[in-house]
Amino acid sequence: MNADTKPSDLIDGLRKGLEVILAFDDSSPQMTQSELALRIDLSRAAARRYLLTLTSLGYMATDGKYFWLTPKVMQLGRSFTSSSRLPRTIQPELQALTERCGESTNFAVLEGVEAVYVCCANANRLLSTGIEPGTRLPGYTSTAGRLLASFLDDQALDQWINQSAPRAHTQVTVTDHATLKREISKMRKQGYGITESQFEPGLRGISVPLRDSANNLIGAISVSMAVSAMTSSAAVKKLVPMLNQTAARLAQKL
Amino acid sequence: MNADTKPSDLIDGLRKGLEVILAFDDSSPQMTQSELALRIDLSRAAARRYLLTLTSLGYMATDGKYFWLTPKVMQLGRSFTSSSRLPRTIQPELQALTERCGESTNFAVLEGVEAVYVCCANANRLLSTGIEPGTRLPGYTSTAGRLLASFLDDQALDQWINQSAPRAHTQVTVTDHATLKREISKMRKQGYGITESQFEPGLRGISVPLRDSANNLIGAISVSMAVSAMTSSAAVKKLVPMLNQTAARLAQKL
DNA sequence: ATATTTTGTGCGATAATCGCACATATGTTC
DNA sequence: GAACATATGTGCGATTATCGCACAAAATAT
Repeated sequence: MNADTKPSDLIDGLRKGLEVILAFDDSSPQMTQSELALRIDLSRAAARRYLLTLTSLGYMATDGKYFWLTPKVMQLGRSFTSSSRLPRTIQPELQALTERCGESTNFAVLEGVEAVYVCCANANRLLSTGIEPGTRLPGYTSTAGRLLASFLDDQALDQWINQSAPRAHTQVTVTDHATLKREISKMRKQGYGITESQFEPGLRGISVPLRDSANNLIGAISVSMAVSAMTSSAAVKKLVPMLNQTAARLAQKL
Repeated sequence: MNADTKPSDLIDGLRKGLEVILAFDDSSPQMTQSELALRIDLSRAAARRYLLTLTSLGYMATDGKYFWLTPKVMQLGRSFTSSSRLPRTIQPELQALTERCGESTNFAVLEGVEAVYVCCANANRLLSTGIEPGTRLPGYTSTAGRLLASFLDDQALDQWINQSAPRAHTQVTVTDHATLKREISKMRKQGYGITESQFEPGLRGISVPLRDSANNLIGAISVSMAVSAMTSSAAVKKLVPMLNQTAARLAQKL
């Protein structure tokens, strides 16, 4: 929560309501009012009111006891995609790239210490990246996140790494601050990033920066693939030029 | 708004806050607090509070005057996709189908008189469907919407058509109630639906029902394509079996 | 430099939202 | 089927969240 805003300028009913929506996930696809109250620390009466409000507005449905989200909540996420030129411009280019290279591609931005995936074009592969629009990953475990962090100045990068509090997600996740910093700095020098098995075993990410026509850094576009698909040097040789070509085409449109 | 719920059970701050998010779109990608107040009938002070709240929570950003949505709002839509087995099960099958048939595919459900697209696997085509997860179209202009409406009983279908208040989107949109009912009823009989240029000129949709293993109607899966790609009879011949095959595979998983 | 428009903010008022307690309904156990 | 436990519905009074206003300050337009 941004500490700058005065509490009297904040609408707590909205904050709680959004927290209710976010409380539903694959471990709790449906909840009773009592379960929700326990999960997000609301009174049962308050939980009931938020659930009834969301149901009344069409964002949830109920059988009288359990509540679950409806597809209408996707409308909220779509407010972002329909209000922003970026996803609408980038998505077709990523789909074309996915078709040319045969691997899943995506576009991510950095939000604090998290990499947020805004666009995805998934290839039909057995190994699924699990990345879809809206996905957020710890930036230090994401090639895109690291590449984008590489553009921070030295002090800001140190702070970013500290704030990330790196911990292992796989047996080879880099958690040592100095090693992480070195690997991130190397990405900036070479103009692209590559990581393997940092968030999920067997998954490789290759990223290049995406800039607009004024040369402002917009985010990163990436390929996500199985490490078994080809060696990392073959992957770099094949995919970095293709990513750069897509980035150049997009730079003219943005 | 559902009329069943008592006003005292509703949280108006949440309703207004969600309305604020939905106010941003491609015609208003960013707004000042005064513009928002005019757009959704809030006082300027209230508009300011909602914008500051959403900014504080990370869903919006500001340059001090204008406000715009951030990718974080996609998180809200993701609560639906991560809390529901349906999209996670259906999406990979649609991607495989898109790759096999070379056209965009999608999964839609009916919400009232609207068709809501929950999953999409878009092919790399010049003619883009513009359909993405969360898209809502008037059901009567959508092949999926019509096919799903065809399972309503006779009286409910009449009511559905009346509530839809059909109006022309293209030069050939069916708006006559009797004609629409006849075309919808035909879809049920033949077990699939096909329409052309009902919402957008030059776009053909072919849909089949999707059922779960208990034979409950879940929604419809569809191909969307350019009418110029092939004749409608060739499209039916090629695509209906492929859609039915995917529906059958999914029926075993759902 | 001036006029106009927009925004920031403190304030008192109102009503939205709160949590509680009790009645009712539902589910579980014997 | 009865007893018990758990969950839900609801009315209520209390609290405070949210309201809109008015004025000052800042930004923008001329």
